[in-house]
Amino acid sequence: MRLDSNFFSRDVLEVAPELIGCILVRRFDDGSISRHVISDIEIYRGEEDMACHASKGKTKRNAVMYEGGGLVYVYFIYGMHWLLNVVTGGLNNPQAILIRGLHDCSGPARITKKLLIDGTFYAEDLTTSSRLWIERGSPMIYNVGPRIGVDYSGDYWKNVPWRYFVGSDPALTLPKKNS
DNA sequence: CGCAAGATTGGC
DNA sequence: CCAATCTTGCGT
Repeated sequence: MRLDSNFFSRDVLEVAPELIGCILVRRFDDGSISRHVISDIEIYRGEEDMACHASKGKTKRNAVMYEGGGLVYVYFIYGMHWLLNVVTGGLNNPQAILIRGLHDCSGPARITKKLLIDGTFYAEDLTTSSRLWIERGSPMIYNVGPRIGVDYSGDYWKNVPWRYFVGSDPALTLPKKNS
């Protein structure tokens, strides 16, 4: 069953725990469909969160985070990678969940590469889109830890345990950037 | 207008 | 350890 706007419109702290174990579904142009269990995510919540792109106020890039929950926020980073986020919460309450890993694909940029997701998905509506949506899955046990790659955000925000992941930490096998 | 840095990855 | 590669945000 596809997740609807009622699911995404709640506060990100309520949505995130339930998103673990859900199914990310991509329908490609040729009609083929791939389904992947969401197993690694990060929470970005409000302008007060110094690691969130909304911490500097509304800009052209992050504007979709100020819209209602259920939309896609994708952005280009490091000159080569697209990262996929799901917007949650209500109007003018900027928050989103970064999809960091799937059961068979770990790494936020690897996911968009594998699923062919780019800038054309900016503000895509997950509740009505015919090429990308999320289905309810089975609840899963997960671990929590600090978010990856946000050391610039200060002592408090870089240590908030807003990363949820299933199983052993996939980031430990990637180049380490934590201290 | 110039420039530094980024919610990363893969290669040396 | 470091280059790739380009948009964004901020300073001049």
